Amino acid sequence: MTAIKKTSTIQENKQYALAACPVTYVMERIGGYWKPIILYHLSHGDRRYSELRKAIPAITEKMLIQHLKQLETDQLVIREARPVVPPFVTYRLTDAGKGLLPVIDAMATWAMKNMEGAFS
Amino acid sequence: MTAIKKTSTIQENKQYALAACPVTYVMERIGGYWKPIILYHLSHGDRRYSELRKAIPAITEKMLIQHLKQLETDQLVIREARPVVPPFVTYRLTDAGKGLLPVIDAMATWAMKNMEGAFS
DNA sequence: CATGATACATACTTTGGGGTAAGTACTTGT
DNA sequence: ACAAGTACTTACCCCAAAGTATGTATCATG
Repeated sequence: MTAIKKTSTIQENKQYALAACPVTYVMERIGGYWKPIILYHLSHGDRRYSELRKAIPAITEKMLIQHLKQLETDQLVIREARPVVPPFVTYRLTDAGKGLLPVIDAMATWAMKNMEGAFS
Repeated sequence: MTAIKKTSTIQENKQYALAACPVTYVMERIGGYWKPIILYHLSHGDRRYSELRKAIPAITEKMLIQHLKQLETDQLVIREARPVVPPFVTYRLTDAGKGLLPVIDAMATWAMKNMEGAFS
């Protein structure tokens, strides 16, 4: 069959989408199953790691930290660790993170309307 | 420790997220790399299949139809096929589909601000 | 001295979304 | 007769995201 692939189209597409589409830009940051949920829980104020775990029982610890780290490097949350004996770490939204809440609200509003059949 | 797994956590999580989180509900419909882009192109009016293909050169035909079909079954677009000799098929947004445009706008607005460093 | 709590880390496996490549049906143009 | 255009369909493959399971450091408490 002799492969003809020149370069990775996947990466090309990613670049294309990122450059051309702000929606993709947002998706890259809050896409995935857990990020919006985490953001939602942080919207009410700062939370400890263990509080988040209890608030979102279905998430695994690996996913929780992984996403928290990504949100941190994306400048959407701030991690604050106090150097105490049993670790005490809190997470809270940055201004950019808070700026996403209207987006989430808009989505929630549409979802409610749609689920109620407002459009059908 | 003797495993404790009861049933497929993946499906449970999906159910949990869908029930508890309207954002996930939205993501299920407009998530993925291409759906928002397709929606964007349809926001300006109805488009033929081949017009969409030309407007989004990076997408493959398989992805384009696959997503169009999904959008159709999700009641976000309407497919109209005229029974003519060279096929003539147009797609356009439903009211629910149009209802998503504010969401996309909110995302775009945030993305612009964030990319310009308005939050840093 | 071993258990529990806290906040992680990490090796391994699975799954499904997305990509590649090729084929179909029907008709017009040359 | 055969290529070209339209709107798909299908078989196959790959990789990254998500999940499973287990380990780590520190100290308090029974």
